[in-house]
Amino acid sequence: MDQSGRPSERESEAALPNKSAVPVSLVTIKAACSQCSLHELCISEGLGKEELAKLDSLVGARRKLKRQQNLYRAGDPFEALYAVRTGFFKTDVLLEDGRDQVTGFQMAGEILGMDGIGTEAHSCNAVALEDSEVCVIPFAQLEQLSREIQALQRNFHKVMSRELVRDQSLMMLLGTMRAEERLAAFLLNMSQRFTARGYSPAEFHLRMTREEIGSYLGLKLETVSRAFSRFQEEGLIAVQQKHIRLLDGEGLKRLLNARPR
Amino acid sequence: MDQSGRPSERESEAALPNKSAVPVSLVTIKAACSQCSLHELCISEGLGKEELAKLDSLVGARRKLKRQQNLYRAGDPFEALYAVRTGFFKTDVLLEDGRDQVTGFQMAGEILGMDGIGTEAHSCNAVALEDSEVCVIPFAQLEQLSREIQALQRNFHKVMSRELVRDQSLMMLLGTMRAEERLAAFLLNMSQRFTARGYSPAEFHLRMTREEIGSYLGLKLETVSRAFSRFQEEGLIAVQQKHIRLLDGEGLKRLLNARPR
DNA sequence: CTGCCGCTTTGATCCATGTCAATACGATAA
DNA sequence: TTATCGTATTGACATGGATCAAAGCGGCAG
Repeated sequence: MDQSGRPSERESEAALPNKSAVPVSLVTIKAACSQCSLHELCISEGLGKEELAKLDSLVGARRKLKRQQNLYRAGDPFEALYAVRTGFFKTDVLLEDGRDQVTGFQMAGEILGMDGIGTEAHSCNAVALEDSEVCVIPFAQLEQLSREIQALQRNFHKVMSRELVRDQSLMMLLGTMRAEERLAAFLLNMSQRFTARGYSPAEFHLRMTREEIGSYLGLKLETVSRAFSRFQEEGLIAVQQKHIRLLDGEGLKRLLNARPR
Repeated sequence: MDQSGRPSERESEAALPNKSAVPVSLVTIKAACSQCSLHELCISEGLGKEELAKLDSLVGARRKLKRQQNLYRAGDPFEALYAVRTGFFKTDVLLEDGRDQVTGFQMAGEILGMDGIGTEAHSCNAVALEDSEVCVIPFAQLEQLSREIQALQRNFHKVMSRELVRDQSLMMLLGTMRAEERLAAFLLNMSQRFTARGYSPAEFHLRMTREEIGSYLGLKLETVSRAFSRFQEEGLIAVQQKHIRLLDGEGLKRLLNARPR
């Protein structure tokens, strides 16, 4: 279904009316960090009451996106960061020759758009994998405010740094792990992130296709599918399409630490 | 020579006297951004005279490292960033099971240590690949000063963001490219970075071994060596050990853009 | 100069994953 | 209900890179 540059994605994109700079889905409901349940995951973490009020005034609007809609595209001018409120995103990079790769999946409380700061333009595409909502954080104002609020400055730096560390792990995965290790690492990571958000650690719904998982893990979709089947045979997980149950998390971890060869 | 966790590296490490927290090579010569020729590559880029003076007072000391010496290790408490003044570094991550991977090579003007901000501890090792010198930038003071100097804040954010984008490219490389494409990308990247520092774009000396290149590119050293040989046969480059001459940069670029299969 | 050691090159073989192809499944629309 | 379309599974086969092994090379210490 892929091969020639994701025709399906392009088509579904084209089918959506939102090609203009001002998306139809930009709603004016103000975000309110002070009210937000994602506190401890977001850049608002640990701020005092007064500081939260300031942050509220900065975080502009929320923006709603439908499944398959782009939050931004590679090349778009960079203006704001986005905090995922609800839903699920992927980021991907497209090479001139048509090859692309998913570089990350983002869920509630995670920040999107930091790739754009360095060049003032986004370097990847961000796409909603289900109907989603983000808080828009105008970057100039974030910098302004983080010059005033030390804790905010620190939070922001930490978020960026953790992203660097996350990238390191992904490099490690892509550079040294075999297919089944990669998938085990992926599942454990998903589980851990769902858990941190109060969902079941052992049962979840994947929002992405096998192809997207494969792209993220540097594998072909058939390899991902086979690894899922193998895990199921071995009683490590129960798979039913996108619904996953982890039956033996320890077993998955063991798979990771087993020296290759 | 690898397989069991880089014994050679460990040995050469052990041979060095510097295992203590205070390295023998910590010299007290003050760094001076205002005098530094790496301006346009470093976080001091674009600062005014007065601002540079403030930065000078912040940038603590320089620190000299001998070949194979660690600038920091995974787990070390994070206190400062380091700007490479002279020399050449690698960063690498070590998995519990002994596998490791080089996550980057750093040269003059590039910043090391940002991985530590998020957790207050470094997440990788930084090792000098030749005798080197860094400027020590105490992080708390950098944050302090970047609350005062907008341009410094902006520079720092840009440096971090560019690191994120660099990581994206590396993921792309590790996830989608074949061996020869990876090596071509690596050589072109080296050339470009040497060029930006005023060295010859077509002729340079690699400071790292084939094994380190392979680790960085997700390949085995034999594969790297074979790719070098192939490039030489095809007249793209001239290799003599670590000395590389690019004979046909365009040819290398073509290799990159050629769709695989 | 000689010998050693780390690094590199090259060859032969193996295997994990990619590729190609057929089929199955599940949701949605007609 | 049936047709359709995107997605997922499974099988057969091909292949790029890993692995194992053997020289070759160059620098450094004695």
